[in-house]
Amino acid sequence: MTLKELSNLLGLSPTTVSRALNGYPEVSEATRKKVTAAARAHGYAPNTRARALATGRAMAIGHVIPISAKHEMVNPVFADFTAGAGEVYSKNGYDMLLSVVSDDDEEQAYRSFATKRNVDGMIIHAPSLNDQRIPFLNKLGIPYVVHGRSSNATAPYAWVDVNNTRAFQRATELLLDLGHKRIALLNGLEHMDFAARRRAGYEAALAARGVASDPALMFSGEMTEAQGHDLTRSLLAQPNPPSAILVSSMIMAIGVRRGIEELGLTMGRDVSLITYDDDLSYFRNGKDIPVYTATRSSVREAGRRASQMLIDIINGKDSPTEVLLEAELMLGMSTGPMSRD
Amino acid sequence: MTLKELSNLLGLSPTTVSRALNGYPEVSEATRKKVTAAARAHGYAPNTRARALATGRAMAIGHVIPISAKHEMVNPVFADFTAGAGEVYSKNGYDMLLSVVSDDDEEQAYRSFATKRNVDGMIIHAPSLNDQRIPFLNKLGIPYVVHGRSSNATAPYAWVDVNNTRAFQRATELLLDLGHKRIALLNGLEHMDFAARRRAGYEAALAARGVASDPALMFSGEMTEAQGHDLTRSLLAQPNPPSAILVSSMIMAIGVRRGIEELGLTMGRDVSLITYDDDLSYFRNGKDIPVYTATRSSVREAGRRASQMLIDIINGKDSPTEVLLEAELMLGMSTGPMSRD
DNA sequence: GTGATCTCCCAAAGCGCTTTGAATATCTCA
DNA sequence: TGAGATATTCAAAGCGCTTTGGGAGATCAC
Repeated sequence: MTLKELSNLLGLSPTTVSRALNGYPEVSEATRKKVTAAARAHGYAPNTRARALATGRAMAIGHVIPISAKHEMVNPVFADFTAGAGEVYSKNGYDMLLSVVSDDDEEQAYRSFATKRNVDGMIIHAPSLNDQRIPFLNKLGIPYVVHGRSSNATAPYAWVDVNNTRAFQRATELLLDLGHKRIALLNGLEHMDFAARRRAGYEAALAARGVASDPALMFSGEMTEAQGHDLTRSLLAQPNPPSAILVSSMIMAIGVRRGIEELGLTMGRDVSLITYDDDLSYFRNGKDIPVYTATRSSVREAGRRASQMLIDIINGKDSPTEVLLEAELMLGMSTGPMSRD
Repeated sequence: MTLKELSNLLGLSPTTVSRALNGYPEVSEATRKKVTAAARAHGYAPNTRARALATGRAMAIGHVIPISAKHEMVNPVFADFTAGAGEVYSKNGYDMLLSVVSDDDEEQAYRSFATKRNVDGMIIHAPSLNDQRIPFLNKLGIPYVVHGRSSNATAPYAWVDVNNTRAFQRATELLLDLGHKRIALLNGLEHMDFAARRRAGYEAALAARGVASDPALMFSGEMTEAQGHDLTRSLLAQPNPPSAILVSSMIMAIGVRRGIEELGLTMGRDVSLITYDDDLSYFRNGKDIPVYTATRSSVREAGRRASQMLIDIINGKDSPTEVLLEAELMLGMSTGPMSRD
């Protein structure tokens, strides 16, 4: 069913029908009623492609999901982020276009989105410290919002981020308060902006208490369960092992726990653990008492905020373009005072 | 840069330029060279919307990701499935359109994809035993592939599935071989087709050995870590607790393990555990020796197969439209002979 | 009653591409 | 050499929608 067919059916011009359906005022209420009724009855919906061509708006947002070529990994937070974004999109009539690409040819994906003109804007995921996509998209002049920040960016850009520095500073302070001095940090990949900020928060907290940071306690890499386990095993095998571990992801924390328990130790008593928690839907951190002491911020909420911001930008609304979410520190069972044995 | 601009630049007609770029034979090699060079130089790429309108093909595939309204959950396997599908799409020039909807108004999402004509086909996720989407899409006549099957469907449909029955049958047999008699099943939601098949496999194996299945040992629900933990705790608190547990998802298995270890028991010695493993990228089941004994099949591979099948269907290629993948049973550290104490 | 103002509707152009049908230039071979 | 075949190119229509610029009636002010 096309617009023309529908209008023939009604004995009206396509113009009038289009206007009736799109809520323009230059059509009488009586005909509008008739038109909408007929549209519903015949299951008519405007062809997106034709409408997009006519209006110049694709009514779609692009997300480029990079897959680490080396590790064949897709970051699990994307699922929840896109779920949050998806809510906002469907509420606003936007589609979400996903492009899953190896991180080698990510730029190509952005260029393609921009030149093929099939999206009105895009969300940038997982920015690095010195992310080239920002100047690139600035040059292309396509609206975008960054999920995270890029510390070395020179030009302004729209972003939604969590206060990673503060979150890890507070977490480290808590561990210090509990008497821990040797605190390990299992972080994300070093070139990622969030990892750098988390590390900065960790180091700032240590420095403020006069505790020297020890490179032998700091790691960065893919945040997998296996990685968490392996690093923990080797950390705890050191002659002077840490008494507390700070972890950048819940999934990694699961591995850390496995490592701790394999050694017959108890998390929270023998080794304390604080993790960053994205509040993933299938991995809620306990209902009443959190299993893990965690610094938490919902990545789904971040998805909602970022996508709403992007839609506002596209529509020329001038709402704030920089949103810093604070993580909340939740005390759970994985932390305890430094044991003196 | 539009086609017209480019053709003016070259002193050629849009027709010729279009044909040159799309590899039609009625254009000389010399001009084709010139045209492609100019296109590259000016960063020209055809406007997707216009092309879609002209060709009648959207070059996009729709995925409807349902969010359980009750639990606000997005199934973590989607991330890996879409990663696999995404590979195939980008290789074939397709975009992936994601629609994240509450499972209440899922049908609306399908209808909208179909009537708005912005996709050429779609992938159906998480089919239930008696899935209404299959007759619905058959009626609409839009190409689709189901990831999974729907046991009660009457009409034929294209699908890619894992042999869930066989996988759980073998897993149960292994546990029986190890001497376990009381084997619990922590399954997915009951109305899901995969859950029914897994249960069937489990029950068949028990029946074949003359072991009565005990409803007190069978559960179904959302496959979260917390759920796994809580069910395990209550199972092991029963007067006649199971000595082995069969779990439908890796994430749930993590929770089961937590439950087991909280009680001071050791997985694989005191309680055996076999889990279904989707081979999620961030949750690999050990490198050398699997942590969990598991029946494994890569959901990413399923994504690749399903999307390729759909593209073949769209292009009228008659390749097989039913693919049954076999899961492999991997022996890990979470299973051991029934302890006699 | 007449010009001005609304109301409601329509014809036609245009979005940027593909594709049909035709035109022109070039070859071929008797 | 010239008719027919072949190789290149082009003009124009059309995909299904929105939107501009009118235009016919009805309504209003005087």
